[in-house]
Amino acid sequence: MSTDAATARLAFEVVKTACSNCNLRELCLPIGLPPDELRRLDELVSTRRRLKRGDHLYRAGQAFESIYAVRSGFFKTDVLIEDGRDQVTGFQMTGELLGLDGISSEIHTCNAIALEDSEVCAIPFSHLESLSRQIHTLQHHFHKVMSREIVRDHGVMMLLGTMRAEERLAAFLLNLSQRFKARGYSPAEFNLRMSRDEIGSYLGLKLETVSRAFSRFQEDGLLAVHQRKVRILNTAGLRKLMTHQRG
Amino acid sequence: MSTDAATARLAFEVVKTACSNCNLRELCLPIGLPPDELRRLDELVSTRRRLKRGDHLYRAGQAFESIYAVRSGFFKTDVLIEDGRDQVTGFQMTGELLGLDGISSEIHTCNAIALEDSEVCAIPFSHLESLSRQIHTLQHHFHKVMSREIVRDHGVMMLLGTMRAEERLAAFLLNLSQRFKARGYSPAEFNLRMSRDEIGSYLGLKLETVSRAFSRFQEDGLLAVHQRKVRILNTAGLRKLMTHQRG
DNA sequence: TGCCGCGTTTGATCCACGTCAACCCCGGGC
DNA sequence: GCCCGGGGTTGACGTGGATCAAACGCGGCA
Repeated sequence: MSTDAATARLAFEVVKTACSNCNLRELCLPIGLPPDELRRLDELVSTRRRLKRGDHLYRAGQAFESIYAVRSGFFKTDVLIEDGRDQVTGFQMTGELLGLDGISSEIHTCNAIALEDSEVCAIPFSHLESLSRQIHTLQHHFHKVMSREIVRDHGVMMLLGTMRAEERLAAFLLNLSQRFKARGYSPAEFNLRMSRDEIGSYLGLKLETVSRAFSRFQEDGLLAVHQRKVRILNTAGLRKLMTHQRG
Repeated sequence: MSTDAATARLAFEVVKTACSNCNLRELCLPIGLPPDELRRLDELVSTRRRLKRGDHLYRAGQAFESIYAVRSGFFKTDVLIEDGRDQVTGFQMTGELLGLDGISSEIHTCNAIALEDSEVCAIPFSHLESLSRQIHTLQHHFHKVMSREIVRDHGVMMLLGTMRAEERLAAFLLNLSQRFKARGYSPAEFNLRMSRDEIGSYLGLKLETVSRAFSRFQEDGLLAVHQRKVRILNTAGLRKLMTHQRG
């Protein structure tokens, strides 16, 4: 028999990598799986990976093998084209999946970068496919996750195509707020993990414009902003600004 | 024994709805499937549907049941929000899939409208899921198709977020050109199925701006345009315009 | 403690695209 | 043939956000 300490550490490791015990199971891939199927998911997550702020989880051009679930921390994804232009395509927080874009060509098409010290679960994709051939619920859920990503992208296209600067920022902040809320954090007060420049890149604006919009919101009493700390003072006002401006 | 005429008609109908005999099988879902698996796909397509120009294939808010493969014709999808704004999120041509956005919530999130008389194959989604649990290649291919849609959307986000009007139109035309080419049509000469307004909506521009960009391209000898008929005279020039402008 | 550097704010000016409006073109109906 | 209507083009003008530039504040480091 092994020592207590070794047993304890082993148990601890197992617990740590098991979906069935993960406190994100209501946010992440396993959402809604019955306990017996959930336990089968435990074999899915092969490795955890820790990243420091600024580290790349993967880079555009690398071979695609796994998708990643954010276990803690905060990420951005961005694409860049030859001529030097780049754009942030998304920000990912706890429980969200990274790497879905790599499935199509088996090569990652964007960069994923940690905006703070983070931890992810790597899910080998072939493994996920074979397990989802066995577990109907998992298969269906995975399809929903991919579809939700498409719907989200359509929302961003809408934002970029039809909204003006302040509407975009309002939409962005309300979206963040709601995602923090879903994770049990305050929807009204949070720290932005990204720079004005990164927000601007995501919203199709220059950093100066983002900064001005923040100032304007503050003047109008919608927000209290101190650097990256944001407090929403008037959610309804933001929502109205987002939807109701111009015909 | 039935009459020759009846037999012939029956055979004809079967041929018409079978993926294994469809001349789109290299573009559509069955791409790359070996013949024996391809034959199993024939049971997948339950119904064909014909649409006239202007008809809705589905509307935002309707229950999601099937995805659709364009068999012939041309579609647009658009989303609209309360305040009246709307945006075209995509144009779909032969062999492309419609309805993937509905999987996430089991409700269609956009409208799909035929831009010319068209025909689609309806693929009941639960059916597709069960078959793709049996046919690995199909499963994998379907995942690739969804992923490609995500990558495409990222491209559009890039376009909307970082490109100026003429760059956007150039990118749009080159994309159309390449898709026509992939279907065996001329990449240099084609008819636009959509109005200037619809192009503008897709590209995040007003119709006047689209029109002016067309005129400019014509002045510069890149294009010959007569109403909706477009002939590309200088592909390299368009490509250069798309990528190389501003730092 | 003071200096340095980077992210941010703020101001002044510019310009690409939106807006508004007139006109044209082409096809369909009478 | 004529008229009518909708899509498209073109022009004049306005404006939101980009660009350029300066200054600020905070954190890190000597």
